Amino acid sequence: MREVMKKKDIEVKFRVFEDRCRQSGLKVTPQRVAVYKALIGTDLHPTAEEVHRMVKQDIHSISLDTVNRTLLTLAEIGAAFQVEGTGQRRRFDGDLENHQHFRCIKCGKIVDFHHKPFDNIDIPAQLHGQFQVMRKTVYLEGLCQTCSAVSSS
Amino acid sequence: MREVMKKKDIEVKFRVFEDRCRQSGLKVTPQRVAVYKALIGTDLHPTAEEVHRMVKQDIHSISLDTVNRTLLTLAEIGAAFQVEGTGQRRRFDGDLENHQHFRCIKCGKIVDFHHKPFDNIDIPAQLHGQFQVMRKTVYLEGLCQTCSAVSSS
DNA sequence: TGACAAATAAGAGCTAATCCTATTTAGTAG
DNA sequence: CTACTAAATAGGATTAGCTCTTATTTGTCA
Ligand SMILES: [Mn+2]
Ligand SMILES: [Mn+2]
Ligand SMILES: [Zn+2]
Ligand SMILES: [Zn+2]
Repeated sequence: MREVMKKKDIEVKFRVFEDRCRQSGLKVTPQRVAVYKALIGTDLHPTAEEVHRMVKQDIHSISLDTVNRTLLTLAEIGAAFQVEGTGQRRRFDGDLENHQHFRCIKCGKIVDFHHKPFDNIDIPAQLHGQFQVMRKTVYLEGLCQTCSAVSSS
Repeated sequence: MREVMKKKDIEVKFRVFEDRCRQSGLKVTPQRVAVYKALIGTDLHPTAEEVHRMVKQDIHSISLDTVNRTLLTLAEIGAAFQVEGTGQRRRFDGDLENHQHFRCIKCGKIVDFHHKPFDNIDIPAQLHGQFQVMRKTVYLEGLCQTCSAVSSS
């Protein structure tokens, strides 16, 4: 899904991110940047704890609370989002490109895929005026190849 | 969304439910029936705690653990399911008819709607063989009318 | 009716997330 | 560059939503 990112792309991402922070009146702290960097550097849709583990390598003293808070803040300002699903721990995604998710109900793995027709499904007319739709998601659940093989054996 | 249910329909539902239990080797206990009854009697997509509160009116001594366990069991045997979303508390749905959900990100309300074209979206070819898709969901998020009015004022 | 596996109640335990508060820091004005 | 202030953070305490454990009860079936 995610191609290797060029240095230029990363620079652009960071400029966009800092703009977003300033626009929202948020300080650009090392912690915030580190969390953002960790999140856009993976497609594993990590939990707060997993992000915390990653970020600790850069900022040894960063607290889990800060990571949690920052991830929610990123979602608020539109620099990331929470992955939909029925799981128990919140999982985050820093990939703002149009894409969809498949989640394995056994191992919990979340896999990106992109099916263009899913990008702009039209909201049924009956909802217009009733709701202000801000996010549309097509979401698949089932068994991944590994788990499927195990359970059928 | 949900029409008033006729007595006959309810009888049928219960017969189907008991069949499902027997088929899965599950006992038909008063607790199990009460939880099921509470769940199909609402379209509010309640949490375990909310179901517990409802069921307590019938079975005063029922424990929250039993409700939790039962709701998960119902989902396992296909008599109910967990609602998709990014919220923190699990929410359940006893309506097995094809339908979709809108969730208000402010007040957490989950509203049913039904848009036929969403019922059988086709799985992209790239996923065939890779995943065993067991559930396909179209899920909308945003602000409900009430919350939208409040935040724009 | 009796035997037994399954289910339950009650409470302990666990863990993700949130709250609290003293300290630090980014942004800014002088 | 320096001083100020509101925002952010670290670390520990707390909360909340489950999940587990165990003794007791109860459907189910022979
Ligand atoms: Mn993704
Ligand atoms: Mn529903
Ligand atoms: Zn899997
Ligand atoms: Zn609302």
